[in-house]
Amino acid sequence: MSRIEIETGGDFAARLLRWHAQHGRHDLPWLSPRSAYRVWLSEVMLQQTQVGTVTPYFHRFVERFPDVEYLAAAPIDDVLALWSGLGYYARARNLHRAAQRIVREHEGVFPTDFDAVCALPGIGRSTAGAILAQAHGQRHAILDGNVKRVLSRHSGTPGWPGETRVAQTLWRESEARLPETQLADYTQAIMDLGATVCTVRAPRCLLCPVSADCVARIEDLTTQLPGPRPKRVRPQREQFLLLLRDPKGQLWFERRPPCGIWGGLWCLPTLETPEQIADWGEAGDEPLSPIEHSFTHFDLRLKPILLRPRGNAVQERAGEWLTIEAALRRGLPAPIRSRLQQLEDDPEWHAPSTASN
DNA sequence: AACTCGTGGCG
DNA sequence: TCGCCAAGAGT
Repeated sequence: MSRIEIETGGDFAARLLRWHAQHGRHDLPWLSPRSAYRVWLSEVMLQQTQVGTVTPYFHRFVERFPDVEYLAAAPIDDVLALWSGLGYYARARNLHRAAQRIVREHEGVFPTDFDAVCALPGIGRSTAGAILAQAHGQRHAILDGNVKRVLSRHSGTPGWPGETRVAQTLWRESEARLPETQLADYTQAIMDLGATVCTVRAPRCLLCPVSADCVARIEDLTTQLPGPRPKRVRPQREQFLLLLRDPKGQLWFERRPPCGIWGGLWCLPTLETPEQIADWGEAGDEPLSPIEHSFTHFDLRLKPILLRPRGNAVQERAGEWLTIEAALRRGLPAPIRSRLQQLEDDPEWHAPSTASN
């Protein structure tokens, strides 16, 4: 054991485990009761998403789909409805597909073999390691955002972790730091440290159990590590959003194609150009304020158009007339849900004499 | 390898 | 306000 390990009271993993016992988060809902299914679901929901956001979704989801069999048997629409608002909807579609494969190929039991877990849709190397470590105590490294931050700082690894070469270095580091036992607690410990102490901004190094040999702290580099993502200009896009209203006050909804943005969700029809509007119907006068929505890689301005549909507007199109109330129970994109809720709460919307003529 | 895929919180 | 980014995976 090197001198620094003696001075800091044990190796990296031991210090982390000791810290976790006292200061870790022990109230995460997916860890009690603990099952591979619940850990799997939580890990997928937590991809690129923070604990506070996930928690209410997790509770609703496991209540409705208590195990793999329920999930596999459910219509994808029900799954997406409970995912609505969480984003990255491919996660929900992959989760559903994986559940069906687990029922078909693994007798409904979540696999315990690392390669079999990795082969499931929506589960990569890091998520597979996290699930098997958390659920079964298997010895696998993980490399999520927290671990990237902790280890790039602690080891002083420069560069953006999104770069393959940097990620490789951090994977090696992650594996080298693994303890021989207590993998479930260790995995939770390093994520908790990243989430509560080794934070993106203003890390609390005074509370950190591995600060003694942390290169970033010693060399005052915590604000520079991990290296930032390269900047890119965000394109601005504009589309028209059709509020096609029938005499009963229902709106026309269509399911979005499985690939692309908001894949598989229900949505109002969107158009790229105004020329196409006439194909659908006659636009009303009253302007609806645009919906500004920004994604990670582009900004979208949706310009809502209230329409009285032509007789054949919807002929040979797949979709449904829905009341706003019914639509709000479907899987909808967050900004669409928000606007529909607004309309539903607006008395003007329910007074067709003034709103539709 | 670079790009796609959501949303919300933070300073 | 606005840019940054979070328990990543698929292609």
